[in-house]
Amino acid sequence: MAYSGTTSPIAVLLALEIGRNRAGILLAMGKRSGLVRLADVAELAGVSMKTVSNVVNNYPHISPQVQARVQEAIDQLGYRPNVTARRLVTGRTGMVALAIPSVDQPYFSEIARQVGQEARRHGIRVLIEETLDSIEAERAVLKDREEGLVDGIIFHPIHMDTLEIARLKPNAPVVLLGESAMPLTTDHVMIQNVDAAREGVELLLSQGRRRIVFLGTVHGDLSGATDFRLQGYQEALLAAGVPLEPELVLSTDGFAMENALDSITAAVEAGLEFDGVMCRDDLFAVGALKGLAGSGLRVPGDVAVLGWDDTAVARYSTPTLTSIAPNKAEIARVALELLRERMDGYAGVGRHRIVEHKIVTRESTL
Amino acid sequence: MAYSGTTSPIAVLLALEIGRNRAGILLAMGKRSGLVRLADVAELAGVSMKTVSNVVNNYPHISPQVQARVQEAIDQLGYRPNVTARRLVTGRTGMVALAIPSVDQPYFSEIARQVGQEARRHGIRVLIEETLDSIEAERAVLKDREEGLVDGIIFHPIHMDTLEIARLKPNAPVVLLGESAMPLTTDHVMIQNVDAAREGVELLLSQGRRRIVFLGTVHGDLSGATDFRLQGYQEALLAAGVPLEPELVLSTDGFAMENALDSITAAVEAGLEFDGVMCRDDLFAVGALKGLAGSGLRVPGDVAVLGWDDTAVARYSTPTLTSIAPNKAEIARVALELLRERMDGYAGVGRHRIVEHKIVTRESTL
DNA sequence: CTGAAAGCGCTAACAA
DNA sequence: TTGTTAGCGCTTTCAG
Repeated sequence: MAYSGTTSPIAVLLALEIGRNRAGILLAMGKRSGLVRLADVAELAGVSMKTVSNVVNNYPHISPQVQARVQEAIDQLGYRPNVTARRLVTGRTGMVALAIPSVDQPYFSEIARQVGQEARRHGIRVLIEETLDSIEAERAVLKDREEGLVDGIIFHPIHMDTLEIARLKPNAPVVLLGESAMPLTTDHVMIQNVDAAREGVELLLSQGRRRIVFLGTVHGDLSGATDFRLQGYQEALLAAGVPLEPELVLSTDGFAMENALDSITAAVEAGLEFDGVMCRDDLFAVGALKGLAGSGLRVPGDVAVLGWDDTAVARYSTPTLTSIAPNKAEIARVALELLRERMDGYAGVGRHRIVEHKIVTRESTL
Repeated sequence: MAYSGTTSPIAVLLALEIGRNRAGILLAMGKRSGLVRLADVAELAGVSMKTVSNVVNNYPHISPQVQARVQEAIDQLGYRPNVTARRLVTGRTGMVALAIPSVDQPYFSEIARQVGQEARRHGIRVLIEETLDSIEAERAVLKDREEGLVDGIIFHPIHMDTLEIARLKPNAPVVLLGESAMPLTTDHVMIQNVDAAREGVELLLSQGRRRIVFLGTVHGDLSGATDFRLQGYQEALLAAGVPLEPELVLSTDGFAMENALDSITAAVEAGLEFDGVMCRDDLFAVGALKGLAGSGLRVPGDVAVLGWDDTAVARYSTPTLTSIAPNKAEIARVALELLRERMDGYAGVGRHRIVEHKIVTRESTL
């Protein structure tokens, strides 16, 4: 029987046996079973830990033979690098937190999807943290965070304001989303809300609509988002010479679709006349659609309805919704870009980035 | 100036100064700034690391004085425990992975929300992993996982089948969700799909409907979910003495709402007559609603439509959708319960748990 | 290009 | 009740 090279038949048999029974060799090596370590691989391959580490991390300058021998040992033992140990020594977790009110609100679930996709591209994992309408949960995002959980935080606050966020000194880089808070010291990504609202109202005005409802301000909501949108609404009307009428600005008792439904229904019943509705988000727009249908008003025949966020529900609703569409993929991309720069050591002042938006026209404003 | 106890005025001044300037003391202690360690706290408090660790972890049997002194040092230095180091030594991460197709599909985002809520109750964090319609991504959930990333996995597969999952030997406990795969060796949580489908069809039958469409089988989808539901559909019809008609079982080209819309529209145009539609999920039901409206059929007047999953879109649609409602909170609770038992060492055979469901009646079947 | 040794920050035995 | 010591598994100097 002929064979070549340095591998003896006995070594081959041994290797086969090893391949067949990992637990066996580990036990034979005197290790507790169930965990293969770098040292185990090194021992089996007959090299140092450093060399195995080099192979695992694809370092250059490794001789092909050694590389192959180490890889074989890795495969035979079923070795998986332990991320925890690696993190402890490198000080990096490879994870970022995405703090949003809730994963099951359409806008946020779509943002989460985009951030996840963009992060994957950079080999980063995303830990979603839900703040669930609680200001305490929002504070916990920046304060008292355990050390070493994530390398950075993308945070869409709802309740915390600019000043409070500016005061806190989180121990990880932060990028802010949304319009609730925008301290000068922190990176921030948003769309031009004033412009977007103005353009939306201009669309309705261009269709000859003159009595346009803003739906709406939420009772108890102090965030900046509504202010910006209301300002754009106002600018568009004034520019068109349409007098502002405070009673056209409706308010609701909450952020749910049903709150918008109740609000618009009450307005119609109170005798308010209007031919357009600009909504703070798609859910409110769906509520408006339902309220109007319930009141016997046709959309877009009698009243045009404009949504905001261009979430999937804009396609699901009947009629489908025209909606202000922030470029969510771009929001995710820019946010992660800023965050990665911070994680890489950038320590300058806050960058405030504006991401483009457009209006997606569907049935509700035809 | 009078003072009592062992604290000298100088020490007080020092403490004030320390409180004012963390970086200062750390630098004075010869540490690189920016990271406060357990040892730093121990040094400042004049106790051992063990004692500080005890305080941090709320161990019993600590004298109040020591406890207070340590806490003071912790506050002054702004100490945060390093989770990575803790994980390395305890071997536990306190995290579980939730592997789902996508966070922005209504059913899964709602499941994610429930799992997150339940996990929080146990001090566990959830790492969401999106498999995005890729069987490779699904395999990666169980295979080649880095060691020590999570303590357990809740996995809702779509493409992997029972056998493939049974063959894989993941290095962390797993609980399976959904109907695609259910190996005997793995814990599993689902609702009684056959029963639910039967009850849904029975509801339609009870309204005098006799020609009930099943919408639908998805081209290329080999998962068990459709089979179960189709079986329940069949059972209900046979029990009512309604002959099965294969042409009433529609198929679609994909899982999106638009696919269902196209399918039902084509069926109507082809002259198919029916008075009820049982859908594989709420999105398909929304598609059916739109297709029927587009074809001039009224819901529920001409045709009743039944959704599945009872997601938020069932409330948003027009008309609102009657839907099969799995108890999602209970699914999350049971899944985490099984997983926690596994993480605590349980190593028996797979437990298969059935969670209750009901039918939530809304406008589409009135 | 590869090896040996130090140590990341913490907890867990074991002592005292 | 508190202190001491020895690692957890890995990467990273620094030698060779």
